[in-house]
This record gives sequence, structure tokens and C-alpha cells, in this order.
Amino acid sequence: MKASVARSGESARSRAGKRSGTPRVGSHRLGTRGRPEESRAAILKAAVAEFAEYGIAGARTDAIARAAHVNKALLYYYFKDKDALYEAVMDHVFGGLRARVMPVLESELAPRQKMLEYVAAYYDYIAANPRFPRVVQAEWMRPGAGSSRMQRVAREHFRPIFEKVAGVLRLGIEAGEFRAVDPIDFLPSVAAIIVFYFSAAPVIKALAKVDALSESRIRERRAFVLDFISAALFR
Amino acid sequence: MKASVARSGESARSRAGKRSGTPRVGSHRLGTRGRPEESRAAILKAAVAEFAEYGIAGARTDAIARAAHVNKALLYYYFKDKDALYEAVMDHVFGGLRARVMPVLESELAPRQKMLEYVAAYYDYIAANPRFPRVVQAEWMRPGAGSSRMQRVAREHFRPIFEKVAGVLRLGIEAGEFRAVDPIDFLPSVAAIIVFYFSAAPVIKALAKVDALSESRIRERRAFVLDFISAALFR
DNA sequence: ATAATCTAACCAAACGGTTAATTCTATGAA
DNA sequence: TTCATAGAATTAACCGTTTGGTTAGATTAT
Repeated sequence: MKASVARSGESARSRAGKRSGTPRVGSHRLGTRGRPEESRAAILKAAVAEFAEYGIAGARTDAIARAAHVNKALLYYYFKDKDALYEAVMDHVFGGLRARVMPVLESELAPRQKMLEYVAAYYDYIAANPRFPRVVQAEWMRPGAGSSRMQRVAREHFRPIFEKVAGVLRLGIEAGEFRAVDPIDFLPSVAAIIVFYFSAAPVIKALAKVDALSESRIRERRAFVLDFISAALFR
Repeated sequence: MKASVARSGESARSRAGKRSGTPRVGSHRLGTRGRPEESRAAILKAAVAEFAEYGIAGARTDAIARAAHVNKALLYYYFKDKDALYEAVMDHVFGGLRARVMPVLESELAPRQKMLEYVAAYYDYIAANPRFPRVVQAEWMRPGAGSSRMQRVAREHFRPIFEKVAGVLRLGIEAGEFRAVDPIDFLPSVAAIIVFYFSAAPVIKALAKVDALSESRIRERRAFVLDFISAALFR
């Protein structure tokens, strides 16, 4: 038996489901002459799901194309290769985070309030896109994680956030409101607490018999995260 | 050009480095009639490194065999398939954690002290095996993460830890020493703070220009983790 | 002898990526 | 208005490699 690692029940389906050579006429046809923006977006969205589900090496370009209702060659028309597609996905994910979080960090709030709103915004963004942590962890898992591409992503998206939060920390500590913490320890810890829960959701589901992603659980978790970090940081 | 995603500089090396068909005569030859325990262990060790580096789908059985100085077919002699090998790796990793942490949790310490030592033991285990978080996150990334195999791992290795820590929490809270936290929130948060740092080390290295895995940094991080969790949990 | 351990050589399937052609739309000259 | 046409968008059919996995046999300790 082959394919123990491959996704299950896929082998026989490959050719099935496409009755003829003519393009599928779904309710919402893309493909031939359907606005190109839409095709690109559909590919990106499908790629997010596929990378989140199977990781970067496990993701199948065929599957992405199929999910986007698009011919595989179109992937390579819009994106240089699988790797470039993944990079676009990363930019999508981190760009979204940055857009959500920077306004808060650039606001005129007092350190304490600003930190709380930063954490809340971060959490809400992830909670609204629970697949993203898995996509990102796929990057961590990439061979040679210190690659130039990854440094670019770090610089472009993380740096600004990192520096702003470090600034807030400094202010809060100087004002005696925060306990003294090193940004290089604090920032990844906040990210960890927020992100880890979602990527580990299946395990949590297996451990306790709770649905870790239910609406109520996500709301509870939000309160916990804010409370936990507050207690850890504020004097 | 192919192989953009494949590890770099591997293509041409595949056949090179093996001068003839005769088994390599390293300083520490395994292979033909070298104690079987050693072969198994070598395979497992190589598998840990390979899975940690490339993830579960990205790991190559050829590479594992090569790194273990063993013929690829031997992998399949000792382990049913790639998947079973990965499962063995998981058991190795989690079994080690459990062995390290359970004695602490079964000791007679007071809640506060016991919790501190639990966190410290957890941290030390990971710090001593910084590859493990990546191996484990490969599991998170596995298709159908709620699979039966993963439930087995969760039940066998996490459950006991989970329940013991939950007990410590209850005692501490009842005694008024701990702030009231839900185990289902607290436990993954602790794991997150400990584990995330190591798996994100390359990114951290790219962000700040610090070596996230230097000895001094790991020591500092240890103090931070204990302090951070103490502040967040203890009244 | 014989059973456990180990190997070289091999294979079919899966996969990332390419090619050559086809369809559609916008543009502008007649 | 019409019509030719350039070029963007899209596709079916391929292709060469890589990869997990197998096989049939060799080697060695007992």
C-alpha cells in the first residue's frame, strides 16, 4: 500500500467529478474570462486553506487549483511557482495582521491601555482567521528557516510591530506601570499565547472533550488571554 | 528548473558520496550485523532531525536512511512505513517529556513550588532538545489532526500531565494562592510560552540580531518564563 | 541450518512544472 | 458600426523527477 501519508480518499477522485473537458459550469463560474482579480483571489484563498491543512511541503498544487476552480497552469501564470505562491500567502496573512494592529500601536493611548488593545486586536485578528497560525507555522517548518525570504517577511511585517510594542513597553516600565520585561522575551510570549491555542485546537479537542473553536470558548479564551497577560505584565 | 521547494543542493549529491556499492566504513559502522538496537536508535535519531527540519511531508525517507548510515529498506524493516516511523518519533519525544515531568507532579511539594518545578522541568527538557517543538508542530500540521493516532498520543502522553497539573491548579486556587484560571486555558498557555520560543528561534534571530539559542539567552529565557508565569498565576 | 539483520536494485504513482493551443476582451483603424 | 487583431486569461494534455515503498537475495551470529 502506498500513500499512507497522502490525504485519504483522493486517489480515485482525481479524474472523477469532471464529466467532460468543457469547463465546469458552477453557480459561480470563474475560469474562462472570469475577472482575473477574482481568479487570483480564489487561488490565494484556496492556497491559504491548503497550506494550513497540509503544511508547505504537503500542500498539493493540483488540490489548490481544484479548490479554486481553476486550471493548475493558471497557478503558474499568476505565481512563479509553489514557493512564490506561499510567499504571497504569507504576505496576505501578515499584511492583514499588520494592518489590524499598527493603528492601535500608533494611537495616542496610554501604555497600559495601548498594550491591552494591541493584544485584543491581535487576538481578534487570529480568532477571525483561525487558519492563519497553521499557515505561519508552516513557515517555521521550512528548510533553512533563516532564509532571505523569511528575513524579508520578518523585516517587512514584524519589525514595525516589534519596535512599536518595544516602545510601549519602555514607556510603561519607565512609568512604573509595567514590570521590567525584555521585549525579546515578552513579544514572542504574547504571540505564543494567542497563536498556539488555535494551532493546537485539534489536540485540545482530543484532550478535553471541549470544542476549542466554539464561539463561547473563543470568547472565554479572549478574556483569559487579556487577564493573563495583564497579570503578568502590569504591576 | 525543478525542485524549487526541495532542499537545496541535494539533487546532485544523491548518488555522490558513495564511492562504491560496498557499505561505508565509517569510524562507527552500523549496517551489516551491527547491533540491531543501534540501527533502530540511529534511524530514530535521524528521523527526529529530519522531521524537525523538513516537517512531516517534507521529510525524505532516503535522507533519514542516509543520515542513519543504513539502507532505506531497513527503515521499512523496523517501521511499517513513514507514518509509523513518525509515530515512533512522537512517542520518543512525548515519552521523554512525560518521564521528565511526571515525577515532579507526583511529588509531595506544595502547589506553588510544584507548579514552579513543573514549568522548570518542562522548560529544561525542551531547552535540552530544542528540535522537539518543531517535530511536534509537524504533528499539528498533519492532515486531519484529530485522527485516531493523534488521539492516542494525546491520551497516552498528555492526559496524565494534564490531569495532574489541573489538580495542582485546583489545590492552589482553593488555598487562595493561585488566581482562578481554567486548566484548559492555562495549560496550553504554559506549553505555548515554553515551546513557541524555540520553534520560532530562526524568526527571532532574524528580528532582533540576537542568537535566540545561545546558552546565555536560554538561561535568561528560563528566568523570564518562570517569572512571567509566576506573576500571571500567583496571587 | 535457520532466523534475524541488512542491502542493491527496482517500480509505480504522485508531483511540480511546462507547452501549445484556444477563448475572450479591449482597442482602434476603416 | 464593423472588423481585424493584439494580448491577456485560461485550458487540456504532457513530461521528467522524485519519492515512498518492494523484492529478492546476501550476510552473519547462533
